[in-house]
Amino acid sequence: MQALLITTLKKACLSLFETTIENFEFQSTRKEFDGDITLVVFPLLRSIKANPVQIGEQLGAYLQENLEEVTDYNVVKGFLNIVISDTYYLNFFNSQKNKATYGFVNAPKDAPAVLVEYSSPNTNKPLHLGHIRNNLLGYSVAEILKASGRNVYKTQIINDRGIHICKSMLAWQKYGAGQTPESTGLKGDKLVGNYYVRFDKEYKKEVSELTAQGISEEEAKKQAPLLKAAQEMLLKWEKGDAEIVQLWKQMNQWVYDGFAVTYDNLGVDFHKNYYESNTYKLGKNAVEKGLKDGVFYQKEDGSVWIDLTDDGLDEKLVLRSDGTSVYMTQDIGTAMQRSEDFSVDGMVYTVGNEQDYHFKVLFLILKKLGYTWAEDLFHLSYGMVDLPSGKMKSREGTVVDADDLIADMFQNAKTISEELGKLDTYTDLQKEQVYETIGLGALKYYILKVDPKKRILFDPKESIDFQGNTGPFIQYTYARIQSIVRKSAHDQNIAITNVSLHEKEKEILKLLEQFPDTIQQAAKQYSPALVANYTYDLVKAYNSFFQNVSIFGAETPELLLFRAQLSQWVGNVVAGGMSLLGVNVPERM
RNA sequence: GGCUCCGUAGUUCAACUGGAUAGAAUAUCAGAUUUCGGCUCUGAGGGUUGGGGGUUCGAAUCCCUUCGGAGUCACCA
Repeated sequence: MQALLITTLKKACLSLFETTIENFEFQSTRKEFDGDITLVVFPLLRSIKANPVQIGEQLGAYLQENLEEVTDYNVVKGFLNIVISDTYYLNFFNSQKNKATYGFVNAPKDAPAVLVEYSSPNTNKPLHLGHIRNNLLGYSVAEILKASGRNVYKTQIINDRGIHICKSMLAWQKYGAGQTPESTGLKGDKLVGNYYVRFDKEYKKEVSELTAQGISEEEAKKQAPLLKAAQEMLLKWEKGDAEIVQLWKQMNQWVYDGFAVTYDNLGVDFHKNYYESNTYKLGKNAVEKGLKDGVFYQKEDGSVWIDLTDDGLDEKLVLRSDGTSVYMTQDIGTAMQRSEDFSVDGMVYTVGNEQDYHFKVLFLILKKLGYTWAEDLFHLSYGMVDLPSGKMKSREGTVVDADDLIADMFQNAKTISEELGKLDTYTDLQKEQVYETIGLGALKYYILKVDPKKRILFDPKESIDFQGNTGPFIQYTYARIQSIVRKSAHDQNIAITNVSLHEKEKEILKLLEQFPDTIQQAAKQYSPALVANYTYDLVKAYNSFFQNVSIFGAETPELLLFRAQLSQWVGNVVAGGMSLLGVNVPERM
């Protein structure tokens, strides 16, 4: 509708005021006023010198005269409220209702490609609640970008090297007695995580023994034999010691197998994995080249730096004096590698906000190195997840394990659903699937509906509420719509020509019209929250409609048909919106 | 201390990126129905957008200042 109004308004401004205006600002009309869409007149004052009310009146009259879709208008202060005819919405309804993926744009072959990185775990412990937020955000943003018409590749970088891995390996060697996932029945990542914890425990014991002997705590932390052994192991690993590398490979494989289960339960996937052990040396060439080109400079000790003080940042090290690479070096290399592998035009990094500064610097460096794709990099930064009980700390054991949480949500969904008892016709297996859908949906929706930048206070009990702005409530509405669709058994292909729209129906149609726009905007802002809130608004509008009019008590057959078709379309769009969040919707619940 | 982010009903979140009287949900309270105080429906109260100043037709949104919270300032990743 807006597009049509804009072209007409341009003509109006030309003929009435002899001015060319490109941008018009619209919003949907507030409930208390008459109208469907509102033009804000104030911004026009910059080009047209006149009273805003008069401008509104003139434009309104012009629109009504020249567009049959505009049946009426009124002006309040600087706001021109425009009334759109039922016919317009009915035509819109008939032309779009059968599009199964309404609002989704298929990427053309030459569409821009984006790479989305998320998850990026360490291989010494299982995934936790923080990873869950990361995974859900990354996955959802990837889906949204895809739906907006871009080619999308999903990836993770696995931090598989370093002293932390050696700690787990060492503890396994010393205390493991040859345990394997098979011999213990434990998930591989859990088993390895246990040895990481075990290391920390034994290490602390050693430190306190040393301090009891009169050695300062600071010194004891450095001197503890376990730590020295771990450092030694890291050196051996870097030299390629066969035995160590073999152990490293095996334990990492256990972890990957464990992660695979968690990712599968979460419903996320990747096109390609990058391993830090493969990429950590990659950036060095780029740095050396950049050094020649004068992007970087070298100090007497041989270390290489970049001076970003002109950009309001600090000086930053990019290569150690011994020539080895740091975090930044590696990220430069990885970025280059990826742009080659996928020939992408941009990348999205899903990483917590404690690394805001790192990415600011990284992006700046890549730009200075002259890569065209460096213009379209985005750090999808997100806040921490807190619990009602306080902050999560891995060492104090207050971390919420991802698998445990998923199992918990599943159990909660089961308990609540059984009380409602609406699945009596389902087999046990089907029921289990529905509980899983609800439990996971609750978790995903709860986390994705809030602005990524903000910290989340995660309350497992509240998230699974069946009322209000929650995943299960939306799923419930969807299931109810499916029940209506089944009962009405209507023909979707019959066009509706002669019904007068109920106020609530018009409201729904207006929302439906905005769905494609919402996807585009969400893609632009990398914001799953936008999609979540839109979907909830639609569900709310539908429920309100449902309470105000009786679908099966319609006066005419055509009205009944219309309401059934409308219900079905709303169901499709709700399912579409939820799929962008990675949330499944059940046929019954 | 420097820099970055956050601060909105009791609570969890919105507010179309500068637009109309800041909206939902939830909790609370009051009615209706229900002899179950639990389910459902109707309605109400609840706000100086942390405080103060500025910019303009117009500010939760932009600028300055101040308070509170978090993060970051490694030849760690």
